[in-house]
Amino acid sequence: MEKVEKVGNGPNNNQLLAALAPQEGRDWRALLEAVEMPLGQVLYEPGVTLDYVYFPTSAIVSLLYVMENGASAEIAMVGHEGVVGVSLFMGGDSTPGRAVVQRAGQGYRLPAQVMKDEFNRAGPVLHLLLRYTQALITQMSQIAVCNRHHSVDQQLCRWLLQSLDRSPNNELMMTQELIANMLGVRREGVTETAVKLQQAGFIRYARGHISVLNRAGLERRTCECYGVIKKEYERLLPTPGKTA
Amino acid sequence: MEKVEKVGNGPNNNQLLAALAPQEGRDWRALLEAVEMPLGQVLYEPGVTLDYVYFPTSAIVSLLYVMENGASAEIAMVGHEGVVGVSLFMGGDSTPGRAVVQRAGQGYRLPAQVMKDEFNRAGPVLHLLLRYTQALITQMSQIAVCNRHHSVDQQLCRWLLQSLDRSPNNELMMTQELIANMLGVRREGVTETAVKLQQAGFIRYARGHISVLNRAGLERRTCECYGVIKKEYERLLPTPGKTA
DNA sequence: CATGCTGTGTGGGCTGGCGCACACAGCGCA
DNA sequence: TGCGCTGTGTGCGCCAGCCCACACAGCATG
Repeated sequence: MEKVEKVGNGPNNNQLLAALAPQEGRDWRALLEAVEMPLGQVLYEPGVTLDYVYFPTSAIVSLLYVMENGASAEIAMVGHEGVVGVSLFMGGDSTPGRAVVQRAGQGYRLPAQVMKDEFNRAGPVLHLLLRYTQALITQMSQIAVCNRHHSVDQQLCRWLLQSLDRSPNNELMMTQELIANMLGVRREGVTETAVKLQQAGFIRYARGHISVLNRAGLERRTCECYGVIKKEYERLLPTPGKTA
Repeated sequence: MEKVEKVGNGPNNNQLLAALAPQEGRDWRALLEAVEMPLGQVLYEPGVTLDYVYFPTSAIVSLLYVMENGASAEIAMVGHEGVVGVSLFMGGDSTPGRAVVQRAGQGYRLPAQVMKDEFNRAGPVLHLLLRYTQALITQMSQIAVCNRHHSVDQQLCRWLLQSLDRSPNNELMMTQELIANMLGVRREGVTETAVKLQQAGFIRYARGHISVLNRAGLERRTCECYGVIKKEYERLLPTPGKTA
């Protein structure tokens, strides 16, 4: 039984699953199914009832809202620290939002009914998932004010850092177009900031491939929002290793 | 035992309390304490553990985040349809946000431990509160994208409508300064839009006193966000009367 | 090696919202 | 009656970010 490794892909590489590992009783964990999560995969659509909840390990998922005119914005990011599909156990079964795989990778999924049943046993699973949900709420709230008050520069740095925290290495495979959709800004705006960051030597950029060279630089450049979110995740969730 | 009245102030004028009325078992409802909630009262501060949860009846509470530089933004509004202090039963005990009474009025409060105990019995109280929390999440998410994409005009209309839905009448006691803080915009921006709305005959404005004369007009002028939020509240929560 | 396609850099004009400054109108209070 | 405070109206310069248009550079594919 290997310990939690940063680059592994066992169930324990998802922090929620890892924290729930030493469970006795009926073994719902045996029903976890390893899945590939390709870039762009849609895990759920507005108003559609969820069939599974997803526990990413190396994948990253964006929760985003798409407006009538096609404009969109990410309201939260979920990686190996969390779970996609909280509306299932919250009782709504669906949300007006959408969940899209933003970084290809692996994860685990659990059938909706299994998740609900285990949640309703009102044990550690329920309490951990609720704490995670509160962390998610904090992320959404902070992103809401960030959208209101901070520059594209700051937000891009925040976004890169949040992605980095959920990645096994310093490489991100993302086109600027995609990033712009996540942030809800123009592609050109992302380009301009990316150029600045590259000139500053913080990142290297080449056709959809970003290498982060100077993480501290990004942290100096971003707004307080990144830190607030990170700190709240650390406060609310067990962190065997690092979180975000 | 009077039925739910729009302008009353019994516990049943809070929709959550009303929905939980026909409970047998130990009577936690007897521990509800009626409270006056004056304008500007701070129900909780960032990082401070909550002592009570609040169920507004005629009061309205804003959940807002204040940034280091003093800029602020409302991330959700809570009135007679909800409860202030979800972080308590979610397990975090505090949040990085702040809760401020935006419209003076009445409400009920329940000691933190009583709330937790009842929640942890994993009965209807838990399920209803979680559904409410999901509705709150939707509100936050939608406001996040609204902050990103919509004009001050649209957002002011949304805000007025949301406030109206939580008010016993068509009157709002709010200075433009206050509204600006809630929306996270300039006071002058609010003035400009308010003038337009007054010229259109939708509202009347006088030194901190707003009368809404044409609700449908506001609805035509606002963005889709208002409707999305309202619909989701109706879907997730029992609505004996009207909600928002 | 030509043809396209996708992704990135750049420039120009426009506008919503910001910051600042100030005028003025109600209203309480002496 | 006048003083002062709070709340509202308005004007002006500024700038971040928008929309549009286009140039060009990798890379794949035939």
